[in-house]
Amino acid sequence: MRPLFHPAIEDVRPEAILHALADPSRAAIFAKIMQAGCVEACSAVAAVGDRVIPKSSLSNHIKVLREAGLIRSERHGVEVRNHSRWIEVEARFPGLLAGIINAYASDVGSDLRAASKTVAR
Amino acid sequence: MRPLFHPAIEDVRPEAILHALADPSRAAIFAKIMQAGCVEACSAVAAVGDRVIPKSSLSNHIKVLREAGLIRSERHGVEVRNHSRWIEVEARFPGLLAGIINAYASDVGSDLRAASKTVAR
DNA sequence: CCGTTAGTTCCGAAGTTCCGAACTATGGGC
DNA sequence: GCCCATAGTTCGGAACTTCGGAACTAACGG
Repeated sequence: MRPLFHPAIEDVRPEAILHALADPSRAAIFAKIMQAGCVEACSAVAAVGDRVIPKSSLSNHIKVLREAGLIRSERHGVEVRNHSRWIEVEARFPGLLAGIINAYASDVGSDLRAASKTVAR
Repeated sequence: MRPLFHPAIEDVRPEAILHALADPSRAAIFAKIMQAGCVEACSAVAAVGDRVIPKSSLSNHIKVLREAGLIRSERHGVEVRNHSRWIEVEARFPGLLAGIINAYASDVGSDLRAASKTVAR
């Protein structure tokens, strides 16, 4: 199976990050991965709120997050483990992720309320 | 002519802001409007770097920024004056715009280097 | 091996974006 | 008042993106 592609941190583009996180499901998935430190399996993340994301869409969301440089995915046997590249991204674009996560968190009805606690301000 | 629609600040959604600014031309337009305080005419903003944006695309970009809640547009005779809603947006989503503008500014080759000076850190 | 679980790929339908051309609105000159 | 120029908007089609079901592949357990 083809190895998973990850951009080097210096190749990460702000527009890719914004595009990736402009989708609330994707932002929620990213927030979950971030909070967990290391979420085992994409499927651990398959539900956003009360809505279940179909496998193929989920696979695609994860790919978008990965190629934007937001997460790192490793195959572990039959599953893929995802963890956030928060520290690297924060070093490259200080305040960007915190601003975004907090914006979603302060937005009523969002699934990201919990994530904002992870983001020191 | 139909009046221009502006969302109330409490109706502004983070995903709309991210989507609007995920496009580098739109981010550059927003940055220009922000720096100028009040840019007269859309056309004052018609070139991004060395690339000229066609009128119809520009009109659309301005509309996206307006409906995301990032700018306010007023018709003044034959032209439209745009100014940024920075202060309102900053109050609602603290750190969001600064994070985004700085991310673009620190990205080599971006047209937003100048804008970051406007953003206190 | 075969079954099961986890994820990826394929592909068609639906939606979005881009931009040229045609249009509309406003103000200035005569 | 009428015409022109200027500034933006709308329309429409081609190109691109997104979504999700079905079929596929990969790895492990028995």
